[in-house]
Amino acid sequence: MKLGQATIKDIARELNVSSSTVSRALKDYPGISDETKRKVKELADKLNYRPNAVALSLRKSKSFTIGVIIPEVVHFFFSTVISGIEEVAFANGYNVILCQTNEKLSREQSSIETMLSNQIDGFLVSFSRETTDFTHFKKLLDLGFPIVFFDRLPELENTVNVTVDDYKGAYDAVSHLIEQGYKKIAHLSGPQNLNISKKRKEGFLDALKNAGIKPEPDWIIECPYGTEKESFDITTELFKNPENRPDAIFAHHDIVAAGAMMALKNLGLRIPEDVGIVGFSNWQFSSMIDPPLTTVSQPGFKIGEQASRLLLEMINTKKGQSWEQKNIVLDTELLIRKSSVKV
Amino acid sequence: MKLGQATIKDIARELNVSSSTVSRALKDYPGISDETKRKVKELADKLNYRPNAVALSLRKSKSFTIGVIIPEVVHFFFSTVISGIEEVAFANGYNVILCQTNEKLSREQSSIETMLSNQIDGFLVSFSRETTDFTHFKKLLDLGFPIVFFDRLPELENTVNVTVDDYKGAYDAVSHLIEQGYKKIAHLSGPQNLNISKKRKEGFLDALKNAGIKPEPDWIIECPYGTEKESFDITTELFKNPENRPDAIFAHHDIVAAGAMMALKNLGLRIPEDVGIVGFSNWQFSSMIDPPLTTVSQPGFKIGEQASRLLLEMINTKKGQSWEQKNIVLDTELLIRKSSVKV
DNA sequence: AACGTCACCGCAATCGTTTGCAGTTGGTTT
DNA sequence: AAACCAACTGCAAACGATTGCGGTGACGTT
Repeated sequence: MKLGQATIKDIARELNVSSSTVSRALKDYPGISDETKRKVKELADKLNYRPNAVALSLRKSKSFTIGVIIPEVVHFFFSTVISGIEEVAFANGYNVILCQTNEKLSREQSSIETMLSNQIDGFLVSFSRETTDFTHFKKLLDLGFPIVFFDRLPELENTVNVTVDDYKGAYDAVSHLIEQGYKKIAHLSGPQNLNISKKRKEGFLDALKNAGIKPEPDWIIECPYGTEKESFDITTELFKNPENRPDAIFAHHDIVAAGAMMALKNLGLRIPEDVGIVGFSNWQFSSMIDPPLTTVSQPGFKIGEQASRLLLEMINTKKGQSWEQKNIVLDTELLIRKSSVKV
Repeated sequence: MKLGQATIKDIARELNVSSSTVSRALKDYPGISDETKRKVKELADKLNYRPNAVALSLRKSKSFTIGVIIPEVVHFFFSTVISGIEEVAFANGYNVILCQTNEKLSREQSSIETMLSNQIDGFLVSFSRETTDFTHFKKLLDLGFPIVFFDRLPELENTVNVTVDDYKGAYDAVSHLIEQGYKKIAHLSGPQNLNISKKRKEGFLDALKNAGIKPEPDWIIECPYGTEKESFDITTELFKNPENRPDAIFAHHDIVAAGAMMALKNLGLRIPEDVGIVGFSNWQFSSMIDPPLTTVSQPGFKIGEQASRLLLEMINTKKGQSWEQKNIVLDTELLIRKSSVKV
C-alpha cells in the first residue's frame, strides 16, 4: 500500500497465523494463548500497526466521525463553537468534519449528501439563513439519524437543541440601557426568519413594555445581511432627523453595532453620551473598539461541548430507540462596557 | 442498513442482474445493453442510490478527503484560509476534515495519526508553535505522501509551500511609518522560532537600515503569546520613560497592535499624533477600532485556494513520481488607515 | 453442420477488518 | 481404548463497490 502501512494480514503472514487470530489477539479476546498475543502485539508494535479506519467503517457501518454544518467559520461565535465541539469529539475518539454553507441552502443539502455517503455518525447543525424548509432534516430524523441543532432552531417537532437564551439576553441588555437613562431605544434586528432574531426582538420589546416605554415601529429595522456597511447606512438614515432620533441602539450582533458606531461617530454623535449602544455575541473585537462595546456574551465553547456531548449520547444509544426531545438553553452574560454607561 | 440507503446489491437483486452489471451500467461502461442501463439507472434514481464512499475508499485506497491542520480556527486569518481551502476542495469533489492543534505538538501528531488511518489523501498544514522537530512530516514526505505547508514553513528540504511575503509586508509597513515622519520605531515581534516572525523582523530592520536609522535593541521586544494583555503590559513598560520613548510601533499582528493601542491611550498618548502604529494581518476588527488600524493584509482566502490547488495537483499526479519543490509567495497589501497617518 | 463472432452479462477476487462457527490439538477421564 | 473436554486457532462470510476474465446465447458464415 501507498504508505506501507502494515495491515492485519501482514502480521498474520509474518507470524504464520490467520488474520482472525491477529485481530483477536490485538483486542485481548479470550481463547488466544498468551504466547500468541505477545508475539502479535510485539510485531504490531514493531510494524507500527494502526487499524484501517475505513475498513472498520465499512464493517461496522460507523465511522466515528461527526459532521458539523455551520454558516461560516469566520464568525467568531461559530469558531468558538467548533473548538468546543472538537474538544469533546476528540476526547471520545471521534473525528470532526466541517462544512460551511455560506448561508446557502443548496450547499447545505449537498454537504449533507456527501457526508452521508461517508457514513457519518451524526450531525451538528446550525442551518443556513436560506433554510426555511426542513424536510431534508426531517427525513433523516425519521430514520433515527442523530442530529443536534445549535444556535438556530428548526421548526420541527421532537428535535434535540442547544441554544442560548436569546430572549433573556436581549431583555437584560435593553433593561440595562433603560436603567442607564436611555429612553428612545432603536433595534437593528436580524433576519426575521431566524428564530434567534425573533427571540432577541421579543426580548427587546418586552423590556420596553416592562418599563412602560412604547416602541417606535420605525426604529425597529431589519438588517438582513448583518454587515458593517449595511448597518452603517441604516444607522445614518435612522439618525438623519435631528428633531426626533433614538438615544440608544440595541443591535442584533456586534458587527451591526460596530457599523452603527461608525455611522454615529461620522455624524458627530458621542458614544455613550449622546447615544448608548449594546451589541450581541461578544465578538473578539468588541473589547478593543472605542469605546469598548457593551454586549451580550454567548458561551460558544460551552454550546459546542454540550451539543457534541448530546450527539455522542444519541449515537451511542441503540438505534430504533428514539430519543426524547430536548432543549438545552444556556445562559448569556451581559458584559457592560463603556458604550452604554452614561455617567 | 441503518439509513435504508440503497446499495448496488439492492438494485441488482430487484432487477435480477449481478452487482457487476449494475456497477457498470451506472458508469456507462460499454458492453451493457441500453435497456439494462436504462432500467438500472431508473431504479437507482428511484431508490435514491448514492455510492458508499467508505466502500470506495477501501477499494481504491483513496478517500477524496484532505486534512487541514491549523493552530486555531478562532484566528480570523486561519478561518479565511479555511474558506479558501473548502472552496476549491468542494469544487473538485473533495471533503475537508479539520483539526486544530491549539498550538500543541502532541495534538498535531495524534491528529495526523488518526487522519492517516482514515485514508486521507493529503495534508494542508500550518504547524503548531511548539513544533520544532519535523520528522513526523519528513517521514510522510519521504513516502511520497502529499503535503502542502502554508503560512508557517518547516525547516525541511523540497517541500511545497504557500506563504505571503512577510518580509516585504513588514518592510513596506515600516517604510510607510518612516515616510510619515516617525523616526523612533519599536517592534513588538512574534515568537522567534517561527519563520514568519523572523521575516517580519528582518523587514523591519532593513527598512530602518535603508532609511539610515539605527535600530534601538531595547525597542525590539518579543511577544511570545501574542495576546492583547501581553502587549498591553509590554507597551506600558516600553513607554514608561517619557525622556526616551518610541514614537511608533510596528506590531507583529493586529491583536498585539490593539493591546499596544490600549496601553497608549491609557498613558494619555494620542494615536497617530504622538505615536504611530501599524499591525499585521488585517484582522476583522482592525477597521472598526479607533483610530482604525493601519495594517498589512494577508490574502488568506487566496492562500487557502492556492494551497488547496497545489495539494490536489500533487494528489493527482501518479505516485512514485515525486513533486518538485515549490515556494509560492503571495503579495501582501498595506492598508493605510488613520493610526499611522500623522497629518 | 460446424465454426467464428459479437453483444451482453456473471463469477469471484479484492480492499482490511470482524466474528460465528467449526476444526484441531493435547490431555484427561471412564 | 474410546470418549470427552478444554484450549487454541482457522475458515469463510460479511460490509459495498470495482474489475479482469471467462461464460452464454444468438447470430452469421462457410
